[in-house]
Amino acid sequence: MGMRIVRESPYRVRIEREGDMRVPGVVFASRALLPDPVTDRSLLQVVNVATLPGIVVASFAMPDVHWGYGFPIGGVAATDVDAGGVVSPGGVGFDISCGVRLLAAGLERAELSGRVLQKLMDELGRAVPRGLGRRAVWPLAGRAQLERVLAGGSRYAVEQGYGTPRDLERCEDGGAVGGADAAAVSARAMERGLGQLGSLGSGNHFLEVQAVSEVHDEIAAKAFGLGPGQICVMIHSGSRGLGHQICTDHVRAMEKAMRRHSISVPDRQLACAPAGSPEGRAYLAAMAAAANYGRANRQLLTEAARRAFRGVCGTDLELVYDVSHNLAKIETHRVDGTARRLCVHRKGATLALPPRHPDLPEDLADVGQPVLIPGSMGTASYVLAGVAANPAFNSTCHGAGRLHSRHQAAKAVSGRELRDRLEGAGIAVRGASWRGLAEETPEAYKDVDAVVAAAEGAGLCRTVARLVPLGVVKG
DNA sequence: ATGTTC
Repeated sequence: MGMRIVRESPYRVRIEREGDMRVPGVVFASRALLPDPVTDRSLLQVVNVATLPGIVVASFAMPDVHWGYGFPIGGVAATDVDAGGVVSPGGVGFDISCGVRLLAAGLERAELSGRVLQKLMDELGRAVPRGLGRRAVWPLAGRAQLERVLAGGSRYAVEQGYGTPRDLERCEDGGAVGGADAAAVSARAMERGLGQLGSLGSGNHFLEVQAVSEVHDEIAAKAFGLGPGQICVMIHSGSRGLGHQICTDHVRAMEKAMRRHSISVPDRQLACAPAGSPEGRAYLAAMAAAANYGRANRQLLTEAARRAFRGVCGTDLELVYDVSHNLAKIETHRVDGTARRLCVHRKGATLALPPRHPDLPEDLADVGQPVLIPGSMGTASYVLAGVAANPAFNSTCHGAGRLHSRHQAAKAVSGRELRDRLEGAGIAVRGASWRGLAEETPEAYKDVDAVVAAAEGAGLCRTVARLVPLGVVKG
């Protein structure tokens, strides 16, 4: 595979356009973080995405890029909707609207004794349904109520008493994506969604109690409601079986429709359809529904965490922000000096709105959007902020990025061993399965500090605060 | 990520 890679700056390389590529590839990575094009398939995936109909500017990869289904995880691709640009379910991923929310407690690290932390973790462990299966904080009454969740997201959850109107001001899209249509969601996806609302899931999903260890930008941190030593809760979860089923259903439908649209792709996992075609619109409507399910899910998990904090510590949790890192959005951007309507796919890439962006709440206009970066288990997490002149359609990294497969990880360490190591380091662990724990060993991930430094160095965002884990409830 | 294989 002879791709030509040119380093343009310490945190940016270009993959030269050749063959069927419509645009070049651009990878934001230091030398150390750049995947090996020979042993790692993720740069080949960046090249494959560059062939998609309607793609503009470049096929981008964030510093935490790794191999995924069709598109790389850590990929950003924008297509011109009014020029036949496509939408691809593989460009969003199976866990539609997977994302992160951060809550700030009215409590400092010094005020949380080891004994109280253990009690809090026990309570959170009880209150947070997790792992594979069908348990939920909110068992829905039936299909009609699920349809209201799919249309209203966190907004509907708050209307039903799960949270406060203030929460919605700190949610991307005000807590609900427009254009959701339950008619585009299969009966099977609906069935899977009925019993899982308010559950963490498995894999890299978690709920952590964290403390702010470093403040890099005092003004932005203050605007976000964060200070040194502050106790926080970070929730990383998505749209569970419902989002997964929607992805499966629409990949299948697009595979069938591609020939009719005269589209051919180098990898069948890149199945896609013009964003304006019936198949493209159906996917976008179902994707929006799954996005709203994912947001409502994190809203429900928030309420579970709030109950635990009130019960054990007598303190409340204020929402800092909720942002997705697996989503496609129709956005307007200037391309070659002209405003274009683009379908921006972010898969393992986080929206990072700059200061003054109209979608920001008023009180964050001066500092930009909070960007929440979950680290691997036992390592730091970050709060970043969006910056002006982002070169990748207002996107940045989404996490540490996997380095080794789940299988490799589980071979390297046992779950019990890992739990003991984390507990020994003062991190309380409430897991779901030993195998799941082992698969998430931090050795299987890139260095989140290096990923964030690269993202900042590449001009994708700026660092606001670093957080360290005190306790983890693991899916 | 995922009722971890339609």
